[in-house]
Amino acid sequence: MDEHRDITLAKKHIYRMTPQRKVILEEVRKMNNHPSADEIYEAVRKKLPRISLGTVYRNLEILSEQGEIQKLELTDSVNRYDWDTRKHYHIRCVRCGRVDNAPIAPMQQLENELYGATVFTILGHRLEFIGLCPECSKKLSCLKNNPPDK
Amino acid sequence: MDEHRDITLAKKHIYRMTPQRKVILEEVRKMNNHPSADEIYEAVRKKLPRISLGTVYRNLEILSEQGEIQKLELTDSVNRYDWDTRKHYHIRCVRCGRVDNAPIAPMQQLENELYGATVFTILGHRLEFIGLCPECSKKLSCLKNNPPDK
DNA sequence: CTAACTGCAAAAGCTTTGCTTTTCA
DNA sequence: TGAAAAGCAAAGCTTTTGCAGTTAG
Repeated sequence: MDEHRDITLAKKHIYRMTPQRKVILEEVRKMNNHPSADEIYEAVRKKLPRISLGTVYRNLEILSEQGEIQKLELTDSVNRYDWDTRKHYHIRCVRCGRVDNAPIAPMQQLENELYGATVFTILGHRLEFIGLCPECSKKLSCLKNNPPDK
Repeated sequence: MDEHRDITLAKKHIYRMTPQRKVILEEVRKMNNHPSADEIYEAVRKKLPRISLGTVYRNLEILSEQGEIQKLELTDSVNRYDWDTRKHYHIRCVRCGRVDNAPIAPMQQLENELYGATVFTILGHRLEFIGLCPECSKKLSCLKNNPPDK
């Protein structure tokens, strides 16, 4: 996607509401697990078996642009999407990739600390916590007690 | 890369110092611009024209593992590498991708705020500032004053 | 000697794009 | 009726991997 679109000219689109877009939005709104495009594709496919992955990508992009959903660009290899468009942070399991909301309020003031100290114009920040989900914690402590003979 | 390696078993390697590894490390240490693997490849190629990109990737991985360099996993499409292995944050230009250090001290205490409020075991956090570098700022303000006829 | 490493090329994984046809407004 | 969007397939980009030959220690 053209990441600079809104900054440069913001070509105005007249968006249409297609059945595909509608179902994609509905499905994302049902999912609390910060799904990837592929997971959304699989969910939507149950309703619209003929939809293509490309259409899902295009619509997720448009829906984020419209502010209907939020595209999460975490330090993961895949992008995830969130029905909750409010600013909030996330915590990601380093082992299985599970993403939860981080129970901590956004800190806009972090950006102020840079003011005057950098030549950049600050536009925002991203904060992501890394950790282990309970399931993976458990698995790892088992491993530690019974190391695979190697 | 196996992101879990250090967590699970950490198979012990006896690393060797090859000419390739040596040059890669030297080159990274010369670069202050948080280079991507490909940029490092291009720099190293001037010294070792026959080196392959795969070798560069493998060595960057090993060097990070050894703590000789730091792999930066920013919210970018490419990974970047840093000779400076100390904990520090970065600021990235949303338009051209330039990465600078962020003049702000690491805040370990952020993680404490989550303690007890999440089911995750916190291992760390990543903070990245998003902005516009001076060059891109300039270009954009020009654009605003002289919008491309469209 | 031999496990670590290299170069090369192919493959993998996620995302974007080109093209033709369909469809919403 | 015309721009937006869909479906399909191909391509793009970064990173990883398999393999056969090479090399550091």
